[in-house]
Amino acid sequence: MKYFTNACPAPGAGLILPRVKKSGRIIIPRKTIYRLSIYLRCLARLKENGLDTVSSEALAKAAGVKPTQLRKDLACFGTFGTRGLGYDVTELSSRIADELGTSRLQPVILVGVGNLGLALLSYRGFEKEGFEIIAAFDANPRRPRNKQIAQPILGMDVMPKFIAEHGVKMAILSVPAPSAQEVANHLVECGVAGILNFAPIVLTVPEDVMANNVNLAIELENLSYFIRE
Amino acid sequence: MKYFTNACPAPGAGLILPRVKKSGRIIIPRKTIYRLSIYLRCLARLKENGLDTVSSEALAKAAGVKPTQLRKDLACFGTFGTRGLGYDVTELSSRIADELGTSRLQPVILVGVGNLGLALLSYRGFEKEGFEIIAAFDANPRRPRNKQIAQPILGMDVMPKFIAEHGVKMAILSVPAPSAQEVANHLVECGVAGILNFAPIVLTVPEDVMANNVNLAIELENLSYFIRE
DNA sequence: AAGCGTTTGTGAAATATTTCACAATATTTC
DNA sequence: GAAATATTGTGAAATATTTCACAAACGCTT
Ligand SMILES: NC(=O)c1ccc[n+]([C@@H]2O[C@H](COP(=O)([O-])OP(=O)(O)OC[C@H]3O[C@@H](n4cnc5c(N)ncnc54)[C@H](O)[C@@H]3O)[C@@H](O)[C@H]2O)c1
Ligand SMILES: NC(=O)c1ccc[n+]([C@@H]2O[C@H](COP(=O)([O-])OP(=O)(O)OC[C@H]3O[C@@H](n4cnc5c(N)ncnc54)[C@H](O)[C@@H]3O)[C@@H](O)[C@H]2O)c1
Repeated sequence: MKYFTNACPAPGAGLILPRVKKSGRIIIPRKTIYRLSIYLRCLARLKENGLDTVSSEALAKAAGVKPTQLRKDLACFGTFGTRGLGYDVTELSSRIADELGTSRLQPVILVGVGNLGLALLSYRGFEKEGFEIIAAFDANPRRPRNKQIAQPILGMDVMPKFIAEHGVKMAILSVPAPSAQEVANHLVECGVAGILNFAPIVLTVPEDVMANNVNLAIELENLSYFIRE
Repeated sequence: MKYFTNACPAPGAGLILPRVKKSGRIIIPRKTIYRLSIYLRCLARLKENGLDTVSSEALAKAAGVKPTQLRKDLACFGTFGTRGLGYDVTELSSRIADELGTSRLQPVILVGVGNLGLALLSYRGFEKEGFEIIAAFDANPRRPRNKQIAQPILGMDVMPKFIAEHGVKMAILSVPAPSAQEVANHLVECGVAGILNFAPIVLTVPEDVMANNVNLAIELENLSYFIRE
């Protein structure tokens, strides 16, 4: 059977508003940003396997895109390949990480320590991707039994101070849908600029704040369309 | 402060391969499919508020898109508005649900009952979106203490029989990354045609199978790009 | 039942993204 | 060190998506 990569490498993000950042630099399309994240993960795997250099063809294949697309994506923010040879794996990784802003560990907080929030809190996979959930907040903060959670679980009252003191710019929002907009507003007031939202509603945030929604029901629904003959 | 909807309504899906389904019908772009899911949720909210009809302008605003885009999206699979009046909320909902294949409750299984899998299993929000997780499977099946889980948690050996008997077509995959591809292959052999994958790898599946990836690290990374000035 | 105000549906234009094609430039081989 | 080989970077073409602009169609009012 012929196998090929028939998947959306970055799933949740089904619908992308055409908002891009212009900051002196060239504008990078939103879809390119997502692909850069994928390239970064492929490069990490290559590095683990001891590869020093990689061609656009090989990397593109690993990422499930065409080589020209990869090169166009990279062209958005520089030229760092060697013709005839390819790209230096380490250098390309670090340039992409710089561009994405993940070259240093980012502090993240989580709000809403319920079923989902607890699973995310205890997940040890974010650190090696450049993120660390440094604290969690809940309207009703309780330490769960039978769980080793490294982070403090705090009340909402201390959140503003904590965000200010730790320079937190990103938050994961896993509160029930009816509270989500209210909590999001609060986060924004405290200075959070990026929110990863799991509540099944469309958040409204100011222009200079970015909210990404992960809506699992929509992902399932999307699948259900494509599986019908 | 001027607030507006600065969010990706369907998050995880950052990168969308241009694969579309042609089945006699008109081809519907993948992005349109995602938006249809959003429209469906907005319509549900309108119905709760007692609205009978809605104009493309009002619905588009709720969904965070332009009215012309909404109308173009709907035009992909029919014409059911009334000029001068708008759309019948109930009728439009049911036509979209038909198109997406969620007009009947879909049985879904979950594989990998760990931290994340358990949170998903105990989540009661999927039913009203048209999905029901009817069983879970794990290489090491254990009933969790302190948790009411309605679904059976079964061993991998009984999975093929279960899938065949219940006509399962969709699966949620929440096993560790190193096992994900192997389990996915197994699911495909059993007849599963749609996989929602949480493991941070790009799955390779046959052409007639769809895999959507939810990669939270990529979502965070995406945010981290946009929050830098 | 005719006129008015609305709102849809859609071809055409505008915009964005992807792919192509190839010159430019490096490495490797002999 | 020159020729052969490989691979990048990029303008231009192709494709896809979004937006515009407006005719057509409906409900409502009188
Ligand atoms: N659990 C899942 O698998 C799952 C799947 C998809 C979507 N979601 C969504 O994720 C969100 C969380 O789901 P969950 O199952 O963890 O819910 P949950 O009810 O288990 O947990 C919600 C937590 O948020 C806290 N909370 C409520 N209001 C708050 C407020 N105003 N400020 C701070 N904290 C508050 C509660 O105390 C609770 O601990 C929901 O919006 C849900 O729809 C969950
Ligand atoms: N927990 C999170 O918050 C989180 C966040 C992002 C991504 N993820 C990803 O989701 C996946 C699950 O995460 P988790 O934290 O729940 O992991 P986990 O280790 O808690 O659970 C994994 C479960 O899968 C089972 N399993 C392992 N191999 C299997 C196999 N071959 N067949 C069947 N079952 C098998 C294990 O018995 C275990 O119960 C991982 O790929 C992880 O990277 C998790």
